[in-house]
Amino acid sequence: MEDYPTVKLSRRERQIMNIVYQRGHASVADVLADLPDAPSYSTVRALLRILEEKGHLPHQKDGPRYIYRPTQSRHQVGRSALKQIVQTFFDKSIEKTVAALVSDAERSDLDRLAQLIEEAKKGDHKS
Amino acid sequence: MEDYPTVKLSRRERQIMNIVYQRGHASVADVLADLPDAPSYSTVRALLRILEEKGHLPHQKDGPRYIYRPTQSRHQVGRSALKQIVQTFFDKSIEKTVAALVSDAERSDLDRLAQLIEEAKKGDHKS
DNA sequence: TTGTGTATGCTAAAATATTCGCATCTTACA
DNA sequence: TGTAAGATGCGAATATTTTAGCATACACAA
Repeated sequence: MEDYPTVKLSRRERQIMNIVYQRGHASVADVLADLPDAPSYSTVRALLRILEEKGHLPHQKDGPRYIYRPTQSRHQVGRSALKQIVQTFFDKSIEKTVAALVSDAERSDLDRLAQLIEEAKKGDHKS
Repeated sequence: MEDYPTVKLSRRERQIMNIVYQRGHASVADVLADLPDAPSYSTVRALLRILEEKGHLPHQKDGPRYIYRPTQSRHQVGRSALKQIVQTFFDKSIEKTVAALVSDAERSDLDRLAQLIEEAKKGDHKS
């Protein structure tokens, strides 16, 4: 079976990576604030250190504190995660997946989506 | 932060749930076949037992063997997982998410997608 | 200067997850 | 029937994850 990037992360590590991806970058306090069933400050730091050691989340200094940013681009990881969802829950069908998304969409979304598809058709060189 | 269904599952448990969702239902042997870095048969059974105890994956007998099926519907869990992805990687934007999907689509997909959107527009009663 | 709030560095314990072996039970069929 | 192949039941060791405490550094205000 195909792997996907998060496959080697533990539950907490995955939660943290998700938080950081959602924010773009984060301090220890940021992560702590967003983490469900938040553990102690120490714990979060330990996890961030581990993620850094694994090469996923290097830090840089911002005054007195550390700011963590992912090494892999949000866009790339997002696409990969999306692919996994399509495969697991939607029979690898882009159409079924979009159908699920559309069922949550509002009218204004639909118009922009239609436009998006049209653009794609014009620029399509695959087939 | 919003949770999503897989948040309480361990790495292996999540892998197994994904496999079962992809297949619809599965025997021990099925799971073993699809599991990356496959452990022993015993191990897989132990994990399935745990998932069953947690209420995620009851079994039924099929001749001599157990067949496991998720309690939560594939569609439901898929939508939920998708939502999580949209939130984490695509700024909660359906449009950005579809754009990522479309970039992997072929021409035939695009035509059907356009149709899908049109249908949605017609049936839309939200706004 | 001295105390307070907020950081990180380091270490170790506790809780969970992951793994497998051995005994036993069915099913299929020679 | 009786035997091999393939399942499950049970129990426990091992590895990993998750957690937290205490010491220390630094900025800033009283």
